[in-house]
Amino acid sequence: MQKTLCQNCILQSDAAIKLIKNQLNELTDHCSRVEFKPGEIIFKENAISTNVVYIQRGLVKIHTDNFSKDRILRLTKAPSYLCLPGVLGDSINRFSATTIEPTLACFIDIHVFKKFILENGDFAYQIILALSQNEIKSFQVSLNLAQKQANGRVADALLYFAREIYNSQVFMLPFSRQELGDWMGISRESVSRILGEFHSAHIIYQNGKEITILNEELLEQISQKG
DNA sequence: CCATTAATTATCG
DNA sequence: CGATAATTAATGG
Repeated sequence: MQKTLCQNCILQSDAAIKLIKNQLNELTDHCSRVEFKPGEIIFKENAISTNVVYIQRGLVKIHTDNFSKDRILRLTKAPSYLCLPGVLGDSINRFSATTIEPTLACFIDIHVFKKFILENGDFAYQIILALSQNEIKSFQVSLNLAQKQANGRVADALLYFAREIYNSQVFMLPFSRQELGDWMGISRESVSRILGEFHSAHIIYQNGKEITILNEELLEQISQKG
């Protein structure tokens, strides 16, 4: 295991920055980091987890195939922590995590992590903050899915990639149409059809997985109207 | 309005 | 070239 690792990458995490020096050393001793290629599984649902996973760099999807179809619950962009709800509760992962871009992940021993929460209020506060934000986002996602129709959901997905992930009107979709459908809760055929319609209406330019947003304002309207 | 089915076409390895 | 993904059209809930 590499030493002095955690001190070096610490700036990326609001929570870890609150750790004091000897806690950082302890973190280094109980943490390993792993490179993932796109499409690799970080962990699977129903597995017992003894780690908290910290995503240092990359993009990950949280999904479940508990139902007959795969459902993508959310994407999470570095930096962020995974597994917290499971690991702090019954230690069983409720969901799977799979990378969709090259990802660097740190596996942190759960006992050390719990100790930090008990010892260090600033650290604990940062973790609670992150969990709270996640919960609010989950509510928003639920509401959107409940109220919007398919073209609104696809518009949402495109705006999400453009704004939250790539900060660009031009980007390569990291998803197949199937995955987009799994994410927004619609069929892959509908995704194809709606992207085709957006293309014809010159709202986007589409060439395979290459997407250019031509009329963000209109996309926004479609997203709002549902 | 959209899922499903089915048939066709494009793309990947 | 065979397998997989994407597109398109038709049908029905």
